[in-house]
Amino acid sequence: MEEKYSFSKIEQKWQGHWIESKAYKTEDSSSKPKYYALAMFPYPSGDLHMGHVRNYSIADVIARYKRMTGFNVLHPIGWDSFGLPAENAAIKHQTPPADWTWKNIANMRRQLKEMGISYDWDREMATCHPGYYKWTQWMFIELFKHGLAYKKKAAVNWCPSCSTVLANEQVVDGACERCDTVVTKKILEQWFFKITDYADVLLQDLDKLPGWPEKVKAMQRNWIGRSEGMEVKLPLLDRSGEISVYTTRVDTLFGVSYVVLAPEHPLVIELVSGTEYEAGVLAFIKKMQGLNEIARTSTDAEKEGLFIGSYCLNPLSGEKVPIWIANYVLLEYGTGAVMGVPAHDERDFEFATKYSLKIRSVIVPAGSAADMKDQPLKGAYTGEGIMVNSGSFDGLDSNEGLERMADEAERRGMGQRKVNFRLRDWLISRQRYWGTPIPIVYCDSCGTVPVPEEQLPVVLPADVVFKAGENPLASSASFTDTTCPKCGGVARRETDTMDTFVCSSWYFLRYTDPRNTEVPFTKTAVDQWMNVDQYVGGVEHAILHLLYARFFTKALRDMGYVKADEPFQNLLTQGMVCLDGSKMSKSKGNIVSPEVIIGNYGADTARLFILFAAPPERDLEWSDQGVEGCYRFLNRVWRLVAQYEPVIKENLNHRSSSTDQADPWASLNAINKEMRRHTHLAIQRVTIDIGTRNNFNTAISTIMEWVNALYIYKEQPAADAAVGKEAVEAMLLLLAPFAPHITEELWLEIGHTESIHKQCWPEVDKAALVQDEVTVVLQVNGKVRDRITVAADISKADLEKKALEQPKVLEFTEGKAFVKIITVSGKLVNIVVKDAG
RNA sequence: GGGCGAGUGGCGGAAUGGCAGACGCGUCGGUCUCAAAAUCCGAUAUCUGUGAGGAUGUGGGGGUUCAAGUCCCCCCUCGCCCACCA
Repeated sequence: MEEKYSFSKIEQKWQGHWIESKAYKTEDSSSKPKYYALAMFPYPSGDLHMGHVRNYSIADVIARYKRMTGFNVLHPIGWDSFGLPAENAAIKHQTPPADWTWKNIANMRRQLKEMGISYDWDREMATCHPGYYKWTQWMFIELFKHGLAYKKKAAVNWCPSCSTVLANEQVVDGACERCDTVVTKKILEQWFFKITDYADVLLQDLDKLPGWPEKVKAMQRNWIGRSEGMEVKLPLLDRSGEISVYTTRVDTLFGVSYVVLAPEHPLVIELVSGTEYEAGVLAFIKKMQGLNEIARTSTDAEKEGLFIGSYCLNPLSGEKVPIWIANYVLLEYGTGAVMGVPAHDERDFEFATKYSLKIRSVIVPAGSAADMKDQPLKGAYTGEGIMVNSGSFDGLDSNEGLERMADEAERRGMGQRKVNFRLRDWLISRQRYWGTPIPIVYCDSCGTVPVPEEQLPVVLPADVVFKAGENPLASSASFTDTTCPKCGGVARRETDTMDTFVCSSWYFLRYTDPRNTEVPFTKTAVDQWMNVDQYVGGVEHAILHLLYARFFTKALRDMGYVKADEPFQNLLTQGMVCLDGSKMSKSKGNIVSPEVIIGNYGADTARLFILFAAPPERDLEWSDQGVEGCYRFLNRVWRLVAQYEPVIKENLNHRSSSTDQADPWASLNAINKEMRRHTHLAIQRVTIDIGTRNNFNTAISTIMEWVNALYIYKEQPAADAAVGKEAVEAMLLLLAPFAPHITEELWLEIGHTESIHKQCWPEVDKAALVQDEVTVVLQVNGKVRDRITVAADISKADLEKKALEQPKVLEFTEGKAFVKIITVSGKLVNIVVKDAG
């Protein structure tokens, strides 16, 4: 065995061998229980970054651990390979997006292989491959057939820089999440997925996911934004018709002093046309439309509004209510109209104060002075309380008043209870080339016709022209001109492609049956493997991808294609990899290249460091010196095993084969017993850290401590060969998921013939954990004053007696009055005293 | 404004309510060497003391408990998410 740890030679050797022998191929049929370990698949940007290294190292440790503990593991990889960067590269370098993408995939595949991740490479797939996107198109048509995909004209988010529309989820602070350009509104006819049909169940079923971080669930709840309230109808004065408003506080109905419509509300034009208000209102609307999303919706924006000359009636009080329009009311939410209750809503208060509108209290805090109801307010009171100025409802608790008013309004046909969601339907059309073509044909006589399954995939044409600001597919006549699948007449294809998030909403299902050309996946395969037992990825996908994937799974379940109703049983959201306190990023220039680290120290060191430096959910600060520390540790492991090699080879069959002996370890002396105890404690800790806590950092530190102990142990004259062999072998097995190459090499060097990764995870020998003597801490009034070593089975009384005899204890108890004594067996004695007198 | 996290040595971080700071980094000292690197060994929270020791200490303040980094209440700071959603 070589004295030096030649990581490069070892890693190349084993990576080649694992690939050739298909060492990590998933067994199709197995008597073992299944385990599906999945890391979020990467976008093929060209190079692996440290975030990838962290993501895939975490998932790989879990996959390898599960294999060793007897599971049939599915651990696949693929490429989320449609998307804008490929198209931008096409415009810039005049290379087809496909060429750029496949080149990047090849490079990143090589880099992944250099990390020694245990993927089943036979299941590799890419969303830009026709064999994959055929089924994305099939999904679209299934959703279309079930009324979950539809086209509508709507004001949509438009990114002028990307020349495409965006989903609400892709607009962050009014700007495009990809390029930060301020988004504008455009009225366009676009395809949507009806995710709102699933709003309630997507919300409720979050409770079925105890294995998800609370944070992510809270973000999804927040995003779905369920709100219980009521639509109230206010009849128009002196003309037919009514205004419907949405409110969560009907109990404040008597406090209404005006009604506000969104400027774009259709009723506005109707009410002002031909009146003296028309010109002013139209000018106001024009001004609002000229503002971008940020200026319109920011909380800091000054409230602005205009009386439009009409009135409506408060249905309960009968009062005359002026109708306004204002910038702070959103057309898309609720009914696009709200009732203004300045006394009990901060926005309304601000607005009413600015325009000198009436402010009337209708709720006062319980227990407040009786004349409170007529006092001028300094600000809105938004809490609950006692109802006042509210006719027959006066004196009621506002919660009860709310229910009674809602009942009465419903009884008298003035409104009805309503649940609203913040979640909007998912806009999936993109005016871009490098995506899955929407499989729809437009025919003058048959209208909108889905492409029949046997004609899928609708393949992306190669003869397109890439020009900034234009939809490339529209430039390809060979693509757009087609015949109607229904009547055979002249027809044109839809030229938009799908949002790439559609591709990633079902890829985890395809992995279960990735080469099937007849169906997206068989029911047998998908039901055998789903759900994903452990999903690993960045928290930036908490809303978009994870919500869409849940929606797809539920829709497919309802259509009968899958049994699972949630895709991801357990979710681990890893933290960012930072350098100098901020996330590594190309634009900031604070990047450490995985390839350089692997070149200098090897993949095992890179994996070990990234798992050791922080717990997985937390952000990780990169440290070159920390990497060296891990490299030193692996060298230490190498030398330790090298020194043990002859001993282990000599004793390969010693002890473990002597099954005739009742307890082969019975005659060990104290030092050897202690080493065995350390070994089995380490096995216990590492097993819990990987298996139930996902605390890889503490698992590694446990192994480090243990290696330190082994170094000391091996110098002991009384060291036992079998104890050393047991420890070294177990240590290699426990380290194997983290550092697969070095452990494989050492395992075979010490005389084994089968891969370490095919071995069983070591088991804890409970008997080895038992101690003859224990150290007990002695406290006086909770402060540690001494420690004593006693027999492990000492009685409570004997222990307390002994504790009270210790000189250090006496020093602190002398002359004090004894209060009580607390004993935690095997651990601690606390003597409580107080000053005498 | 609402929601969710987090705050522990010089640094990354450990601690089922029971010895705070494991493990790693860094630093200092030693071993080895002609020398350096590597290796190996030791020290390393703060104050105080020559020393054994003593006191203090997990963002701040209160509380529960024999015992609190950990549980409860209030506050401060930072991070993330949502936000004129009626």
